[in-house]
Amino acid sequence: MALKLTMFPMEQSNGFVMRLAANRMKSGLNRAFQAANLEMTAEQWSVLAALRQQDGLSQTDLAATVTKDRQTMTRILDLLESGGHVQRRPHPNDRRCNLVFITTSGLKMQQKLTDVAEQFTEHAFIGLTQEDLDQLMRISRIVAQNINDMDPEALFGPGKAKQIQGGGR
Amino acid sequence: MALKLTMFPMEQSNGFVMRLAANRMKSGLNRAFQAANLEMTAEQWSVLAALRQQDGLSQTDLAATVTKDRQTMTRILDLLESGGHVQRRPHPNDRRCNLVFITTSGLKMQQKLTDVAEQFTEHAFIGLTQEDLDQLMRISRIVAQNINDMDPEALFGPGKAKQIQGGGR
DNA sequence: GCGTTATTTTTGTCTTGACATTTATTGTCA
DNA sequence: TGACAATAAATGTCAAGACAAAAATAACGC
Repeated sequence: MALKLTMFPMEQSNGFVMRLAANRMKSGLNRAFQAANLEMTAEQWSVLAALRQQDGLSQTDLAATVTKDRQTMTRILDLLESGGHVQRRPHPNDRRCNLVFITTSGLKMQQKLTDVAEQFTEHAFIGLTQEDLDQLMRISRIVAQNINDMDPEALFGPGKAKQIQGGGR
Repeated sequence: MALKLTMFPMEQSNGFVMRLAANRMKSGLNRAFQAANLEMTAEQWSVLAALRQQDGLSQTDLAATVTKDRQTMTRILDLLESGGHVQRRPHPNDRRCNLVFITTSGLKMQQKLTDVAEQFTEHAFIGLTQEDLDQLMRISRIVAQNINDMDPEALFGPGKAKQIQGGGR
């Protein structure tokens, strides 16, 4: 029943290995973009990809689709906009909002990035079966969901050192 | 044979899901440390954990164990040292090197952090079987290795737009 | 309508990661 | 030995993620 959670040696712990793989995916992709002379980061690409799917989103909605916070989105959009890949337009009814639109140049860029990303991913997954990938997705989603559902204060907060169940009395 | 690499919708792509899980592991752990009143980040913890395993490493060796670059290690050590958790001492034979030692306070902190991290990880993996975890480790390691072995310039470099095989002629 | 609360975006700070450059020291080899 | 390359650490810059706090606008309750 209980999982064997290897914390040491640290380099073999679950979190460490997950971080390493995800980190390499990101930096490897960035290097691939660079090598292809596409001056864009993986994060910026994800925003362009989101806009390709649905254009004219608010910054908040955009942030939600790519699971970044709104402050980060503001800055990524600053870069994309100054590069001419994206355009912010005021919301017709709500002057607090911007609607974000991808430009022609942004669309072209998005296509090139996606081509490189596809090639990169193929190479990243050499030696894996389709089932491996399915498992990886399933497991990753469960982990992400579990952590999302957590209440750190309740679990690790002051005075809650050990007791997980039976908080009262 | 060929893997089905879902690139769209972007939120369901492999890289996106891996990033989300790893990201939540990191930020969730940071929040857990905060909630437990331990003013330390997951990265700093990994360095303390590495030192718990082997004390007196050079900064370069330490960086290699936790797979960070040396510049990042310099800065993490600055923080750990100013917090009194770690101490840099000159290498006896090589004046370029520092050897890094964990202090008593660092050891205590490390233990507390590890306790919280264990509890956190338990919760993060609710609903997973031991085999799921093993698969996750195996698959993540393959991905990390694949990307490490990649040569971005050769694969995506200028003029290599499409051809993966048969570059020569 | 008016005051309070919420929401949207922006800006600031800090930590981390990637990359380039600098400085000090060591190693190599002619 | 003495020039030149290699290595260790530190420093600087930028992107990004997390967090706090500001300003503008909208929504709500009375």
